[in-house]
Amino acid sequence: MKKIYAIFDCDNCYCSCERVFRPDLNGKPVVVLSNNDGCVVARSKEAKAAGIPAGLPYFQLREKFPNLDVGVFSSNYELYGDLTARVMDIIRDACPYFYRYSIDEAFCELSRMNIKDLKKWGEDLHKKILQWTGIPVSIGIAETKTLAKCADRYAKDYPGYHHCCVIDTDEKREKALKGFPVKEVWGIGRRYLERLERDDIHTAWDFTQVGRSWVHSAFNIVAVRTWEELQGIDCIPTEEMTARKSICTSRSFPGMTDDFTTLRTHVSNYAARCAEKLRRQHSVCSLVTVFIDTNHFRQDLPQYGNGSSKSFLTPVNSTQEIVSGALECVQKIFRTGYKYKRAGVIVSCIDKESPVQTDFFDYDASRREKLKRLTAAVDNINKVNGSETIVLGSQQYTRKEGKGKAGSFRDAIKHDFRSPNYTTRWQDILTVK
DNA sequence: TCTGGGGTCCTAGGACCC
DNA sequence: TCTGGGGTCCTAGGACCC
Repeated sequence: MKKIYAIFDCDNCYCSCERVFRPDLNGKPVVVLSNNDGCVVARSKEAKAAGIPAGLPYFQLREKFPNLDVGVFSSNYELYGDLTARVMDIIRDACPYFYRYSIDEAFCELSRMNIKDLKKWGEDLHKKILQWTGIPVSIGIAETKTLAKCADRYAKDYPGYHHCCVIDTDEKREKALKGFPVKEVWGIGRRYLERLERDDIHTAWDFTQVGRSWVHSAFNIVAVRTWEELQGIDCIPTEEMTARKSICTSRSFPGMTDDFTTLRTHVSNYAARCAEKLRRQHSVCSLVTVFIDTNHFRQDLPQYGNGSSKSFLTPVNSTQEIVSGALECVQKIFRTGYKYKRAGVIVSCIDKESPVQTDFFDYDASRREKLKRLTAAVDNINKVNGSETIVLGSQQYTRKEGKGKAGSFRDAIKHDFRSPNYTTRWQDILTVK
């Protein structure tokens, strides 16, 4: 039986989330910035129309668009995570064959659902999601995921589709692909585009007209799958919701630092975040990697970057063990005389939490059991009272000025335009003006 | 002054083994 | 006279995605 896939994609996700609580910004350009208010990571339709490019550094936004009335927000992942979870719940409810692909996208498999009118089904669901959450989504429906992504593009760009576009015949497929730039195809990136353009391939349809072996020799097996999907051959597997195979937490700092204690504190915090993410997916890891880097944009300063790993014979997921492993690593690679801009922690070689494969020489099972109970208790306190209610000593930033308390992780990132966490923190709701 | 963060998969080449 | 060949594993780097 032929399959039918739908892709659901929140329109300009982060901007739409901010607008839910700021309806005064509807119809106006809105942008959301990366951590430290570094550069533009999301743009509303109006912001795109005004010519603001993706990835524009914030300071250049001010230089290049001095007179543009644009709503600017620091990223607020707590808010986006909560609102998109509500959107996903509605979609999952409408279709049980559901796979969440990213924070703002989900695939559904509709073939087994006996939907008579796919277009109406999609349009109705769009309306429901908008009404219940305030978030607009676009829906593309076709026989392969890649074609569904094309349909989704049409649904987004042309109001006539009423947010849902269906490609379900060969005629529609041909027409859609002939009007579709090949660079917009899911799976075709910048490097592939260069190669395609050399051979005068500009539309998705042009791409379908070359031979399979040409695609394989010019690129690789992944590109062949994309090529087949555009022909209507379903060949990109729907991955099960598997646990992540690696987890990374990294940040650029608001300024630069040459101070080991500060760097060490950053690394502690990132390692602690990795440990939390690991436990949330009920996993353990047996490798912790730390990397540090200077500022590549400052060619006038000496550059240095390095990484180091620590492996565990018995896989771990406690904050204590992961942090102490990470600190060993950073100790090894830190060099004085450099100004560091970025650091990160990666946990990998991930496995299911239980049963843990214990090391033959691991005599200290009772210690591990105690650590597990302690970690669970701390997680619970942080869940109830807000994250960072309890942290390790090494996660505390030292405050030089005054004799007050140590600074928190939150203070370490610049976000001057952060919206309140309207939906998840009552403290914030009370302070909404 | 200011330039993001977090993933996955594939491939080529080297090391190593028989 | 004249330096095999094939398999596997690992790793770094490159490509893509959101």
